Amino acid sequence: MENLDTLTGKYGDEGDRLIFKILNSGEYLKDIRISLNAEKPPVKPESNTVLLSELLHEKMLSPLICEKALRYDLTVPFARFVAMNRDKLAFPFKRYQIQPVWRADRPQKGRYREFWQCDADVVGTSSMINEAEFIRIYDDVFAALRIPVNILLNNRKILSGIAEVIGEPDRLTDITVALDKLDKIGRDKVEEEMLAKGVSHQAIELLSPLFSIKGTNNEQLDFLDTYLSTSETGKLGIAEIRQVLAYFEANQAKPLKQAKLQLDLTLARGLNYYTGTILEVKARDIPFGSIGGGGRYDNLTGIFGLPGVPGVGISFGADRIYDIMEQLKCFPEELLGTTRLLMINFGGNDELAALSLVHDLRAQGISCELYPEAVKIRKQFEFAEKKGIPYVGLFGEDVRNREKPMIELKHLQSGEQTINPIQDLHTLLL
RNA sequence: GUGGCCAUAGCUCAGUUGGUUAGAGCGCCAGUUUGUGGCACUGGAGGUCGUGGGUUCGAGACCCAUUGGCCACCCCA
Repeated sequence: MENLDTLTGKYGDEGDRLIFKILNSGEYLKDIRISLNAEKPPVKPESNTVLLSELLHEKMLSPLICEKALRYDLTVPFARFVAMNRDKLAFPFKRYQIQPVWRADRPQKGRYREFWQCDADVVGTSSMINEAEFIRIYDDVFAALRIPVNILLNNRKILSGIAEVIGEPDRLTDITVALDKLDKIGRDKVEEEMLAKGVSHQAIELLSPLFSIKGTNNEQLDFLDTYLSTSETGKLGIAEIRQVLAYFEANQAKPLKQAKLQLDLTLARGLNYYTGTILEVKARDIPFGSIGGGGRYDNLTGIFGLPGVPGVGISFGADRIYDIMEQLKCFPEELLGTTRLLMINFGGNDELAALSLVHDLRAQGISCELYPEAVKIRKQFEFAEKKGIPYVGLFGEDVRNREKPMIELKHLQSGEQTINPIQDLHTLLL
């Protein structure tokens, strides 16, 4: 996504017409004035004009001037796809998808207006095996990337159960959103926020055992068994979590490679469509937002006309993962430079000979390049030095026209320079 | 969406209560080395101080507006 004025005027009139222009988000009507005399624009801005927002509420105008929107995530468009193609898909249906999504947020560190998500989903099955498999995927991927992570696990049904048990079933969202901030702002502030949202003192009192809950995943679940014993929904949630954990406990021979799977009853997640399991991935010991999230949604395709198809999926936040990897210095130096050999360009016939050699070497799988201009040799060497190219090749008339064609090869790090037959290059450069 | 901070050379920044020709480091270019990099030394180019207005004898500095960026909250990947 670019600013509009970056793009306009560069592609001609036709191009300007074909550029998607994005309406400002927020109160974009706030300061827009229109003329009451449609024939002529007003001379002074204030005279004979009226605030557009006084004539038309934004909610009324938006549908008239705006019908397209940028993807907010990959899950909802996927649900639409599933609903549209229900007759062609074999259920349970799995897919992965890697694409950019957009949020009309103010960008800042770790927070982008446009970023890439990597999604994997399964629809058409309620089995907790899927949850277990997705947790494996998280573990495999972050182990491969060498990022230590905690996978936080919770269940919306448990959160619903909590709201029920404390007598505030209608304030589920307010309660969970506040609870989610427990580790950030502390218990007092959480209670304060709940009160402000209209949660009763009595309900907050009932909530208090949750604030001090500690222990292993199973100890927490044991506590919930009694705490939520009067909520059918809550008990269902506990059973689901137990089932997910059981797939790991019953398979001790294949433990998670490095991820820690932690039950976190304060995990809420903002997306409304989740109905069961919710997951969030955080880099361990690094204060940074989540780098992955997901959960179960039992009726997302329902809004597109295909009810009764449960699904579950996860997402990787590619840009944040990249940020973390830079912070942890996970990118190996040797990946930064790819070219093994830079051929010096002497111009004229020397250039043609070097270009031809470069093509031959590439055919042999040697990554090499010819400096594109016959500028000063010094400059070409500096270029190789800066790019970290280990070898420089000099293919002048004197060496290449020998009876057995030769090339001068300089190893920059050692400064050693030798004359070699060109057919030896592929072994020298390994 | 709410609040705070910032904008000066390609980059990172300095610039005193408003006062001559706006500086530094790095980078860039050239030379010491006309086919040899790193290191060093010498010299050079490069800025309408984000934009528009105002205050003033005088504005990079003060005031207003505007645009862009950063950060926190909210929320989230």
